[in-house]
Amino acid sequence: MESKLPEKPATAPPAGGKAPRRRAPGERQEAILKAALDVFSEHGFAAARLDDVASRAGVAKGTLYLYFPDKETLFEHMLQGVAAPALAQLARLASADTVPPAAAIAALLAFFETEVIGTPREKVIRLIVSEGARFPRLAKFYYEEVIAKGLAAVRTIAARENHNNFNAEAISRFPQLIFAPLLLSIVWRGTFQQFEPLDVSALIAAHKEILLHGHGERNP
Amino acid sequence: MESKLPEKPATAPPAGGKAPRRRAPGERQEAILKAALDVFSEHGFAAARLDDVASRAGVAKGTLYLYFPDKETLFEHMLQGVAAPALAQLARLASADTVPPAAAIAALLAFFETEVIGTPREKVIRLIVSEGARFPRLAKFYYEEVIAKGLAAVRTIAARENHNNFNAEAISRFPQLIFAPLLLSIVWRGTFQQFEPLDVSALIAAHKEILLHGHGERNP
Amino acid sequence: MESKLPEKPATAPPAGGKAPRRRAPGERQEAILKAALDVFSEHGFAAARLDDVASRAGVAKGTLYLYFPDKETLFEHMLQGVAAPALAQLARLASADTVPPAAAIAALLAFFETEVIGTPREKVIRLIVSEGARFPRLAKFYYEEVIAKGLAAVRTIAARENHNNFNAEAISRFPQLIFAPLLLSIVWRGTFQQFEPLDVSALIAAHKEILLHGHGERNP
Amino acid sequence: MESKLPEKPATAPPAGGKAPRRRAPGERQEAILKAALDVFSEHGFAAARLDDVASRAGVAKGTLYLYFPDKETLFEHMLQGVAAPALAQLARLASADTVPPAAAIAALLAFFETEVIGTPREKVIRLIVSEGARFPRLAKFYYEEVIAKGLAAVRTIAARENHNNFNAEAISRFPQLIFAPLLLSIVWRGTFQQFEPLDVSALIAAHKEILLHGHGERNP
DNA sequence: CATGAATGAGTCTTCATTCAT
DNA sequence: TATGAATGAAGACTCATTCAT
Repeated sequence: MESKLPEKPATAPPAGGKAPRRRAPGERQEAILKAALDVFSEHGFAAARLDDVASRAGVAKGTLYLYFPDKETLFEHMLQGVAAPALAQLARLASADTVPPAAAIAALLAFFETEVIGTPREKVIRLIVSEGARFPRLAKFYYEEVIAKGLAAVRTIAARENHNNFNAEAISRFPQLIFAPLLLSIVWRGTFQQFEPLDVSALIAAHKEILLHGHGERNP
Repeated sequence: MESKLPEKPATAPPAGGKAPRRRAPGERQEAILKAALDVFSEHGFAAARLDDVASRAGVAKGTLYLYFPDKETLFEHMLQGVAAPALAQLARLASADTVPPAAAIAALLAFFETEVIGTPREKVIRLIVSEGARFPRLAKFYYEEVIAKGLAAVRTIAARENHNNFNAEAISRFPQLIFAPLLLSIVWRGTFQQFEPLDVSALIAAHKEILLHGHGERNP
Repeated sequence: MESKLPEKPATAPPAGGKAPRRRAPGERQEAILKAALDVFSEHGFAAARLDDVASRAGVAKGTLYLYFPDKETLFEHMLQGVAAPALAQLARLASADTVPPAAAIAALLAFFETEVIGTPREKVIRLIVSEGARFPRLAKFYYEEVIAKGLAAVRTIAARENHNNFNAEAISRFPQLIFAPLLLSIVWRGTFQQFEPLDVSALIAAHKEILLHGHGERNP
Repeated sequence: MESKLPEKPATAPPAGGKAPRRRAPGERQEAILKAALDVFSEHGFAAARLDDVASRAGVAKGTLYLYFPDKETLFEHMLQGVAAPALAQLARLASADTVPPAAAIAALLAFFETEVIGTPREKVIRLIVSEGARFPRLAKFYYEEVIAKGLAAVRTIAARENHNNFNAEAISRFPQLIFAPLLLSIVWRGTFQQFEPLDVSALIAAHKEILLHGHGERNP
């Protein structure tokens, strides 16, 4: 599992900051992508400067072009790269046939809480939300690889619900409703956090309460 | 005695104003703001060109600067201008003391469905979501004038709930949960609509079902 | 004599700053020229804004064009206007046949000290020095109307010198040498005054001492 | 697995660098400064176009910004750069203790005649005179590094004068008087040269005659 | 005569992209 | 591979000039 990128690559950098340490192949690409995520997140696609990406990645500007043909491609590949590793997990969450539906939903929300909020993936989602409209290929990729799969997973879960522990039928029609508070959390944290901090954990708990209206357990 | 200098050898004038169509006062400002909303929505703040705003508003580039000192100010004023008219209505929705809470919530959602989706306000919210992080003044304005008031309104409504028709307590703690599907609708329509159109009406209906879990009436 | 323009025209302005007081004909032109001198002096020709000239003159921008066809012409006419009144005096100084040469030179220097330094004429000269190269018509006007006449006056004076109270022959060949310290004073005051104030009076006195090398009286 | 986005539909690249002729390091900076002096001299700071500077230097417009952050800084650095080399010589002229004062003054004037008039330094001085008032940092630099040192040098020379070959006392109080005709020469050549050419050599000779009033030798 | 809103050419500055080294 | 100096198209903003009122 590749998430939780360490702040610095494992190999300790030499003392002098200028020493042109030889890096493992792929390490540079990694550094570039990480820097790109930071810079694009901070300024948005159009206002981000490749100069900044390069210097934050510790490479020369021209080096970027050895890995990516242009700014747009760097942006899109970067956003794919971060998404890919999460997809497997997401799929696994949905496919556990034996887990009771309520618990499966809870697991989904917990996954979001721990594996998205506060991680690079949060920034990625924010960028999709901000820039997706201007990058149809990117939006398509996310729609197909993440969104559609996520929605399908929820539908699968809901389909297993035979009683009415929660409103499975409504959820089945609009699995988006499961994710809406998660999206809201990300947007809030990017926009209003400084005016009113949001306790995502508690919000998700409240979300579960409403979804399961007392039939499920309270979150710990 | 005003001794005459030899005549200046007539050089072509560097610039000059052509006859402008005089319009009603305020009409131009209106046109500029409308054009700005369109252009900023389409490209985002950084990538929007004031040239485009001007030509779409039917004015010269310089004219923009008669109304707004710079791009940023135009952007912020535009986004505040569109918000203002909605605030009164929002306030009214919350203050109707006699309306049953469930109906008040329903009215709020209906308001959103008819007065936001498909109107300029939808674009405005999308821009707040996309650019808010880079415009703290703007985010603050929206937080204080729109968000905080909206949340307070919901809390007021929830406080009137004495039975447990819906999970008033959870809503009271996180009124955001009422709005989350609305935010999702806006984001979805801006990003994934072309891949999977979203029936906002039906989504809101499902949202209500979950919120009221059968205690309220189904929407028609 | 028209120099020493009062800061405000004699007629007291009405209380409200906005009242469109009717002015004497020519008064507006006067105001514009005065404002132009200030603004051009402060910023130089290219960087001066006609907007500033207009507002400082208390007229609308378009009004400038009722009096002058363009910026350049305003500039040149303004610089002529201020020069003209001084020319008569300058001529008088030179033509007093009975005055001893040394005294005539002293009178010339005194004239400069009192009628140029600290008056609008100082600014005018500074503008000629700064911008003359870019305004050949202006330079020509000044050369013919002011410089040539001034030099001729000095030559006339020097020609009356029969003894050798001062080096009349050198002065006759280069009357500019009489004026050089005056030019220096103006340039200095415009450029270095804030770092080392220049006592123009004393400098002129020293200049006289050197010119007359002890044969003339010391200035008081 | 790095899932491939569909190929970006190749749009024309917005810009791109053509093969530059690699030159010796510093050569470009040199060329820019030289071009800047020409262009600023010709038009003054405000009216000078960086486009012209660039093309006269044989570089692209953007290249200017690799060397100087903005127009103003280019202007100031340029004017300081040209001054620096002359300062050493100036200092040497003043420190020759054995040279008789009259000869030292003569050497100073000769230096000006050959090392300033007709050289880039003449343009520099003209720019200081024209623009100094608008560039206090620049004026301060010139005052401290050139003017003050020049005046001090003359004072040092004058202090060595024990007889009264020339009016050492007046010169000591106002060393500016030594330089005034030099300033006048520069201003004249920039402004009136086309109407009446000035023989700077002869003017300086006359200046010396007056300063030394016959006690010194005539210039060759 | 006077106004000042409107115009649009012109200029500084930025930054994605290229390529000689 | 890697570099970073160089390029030049593009865009924000200014301001002399015009003209409907």
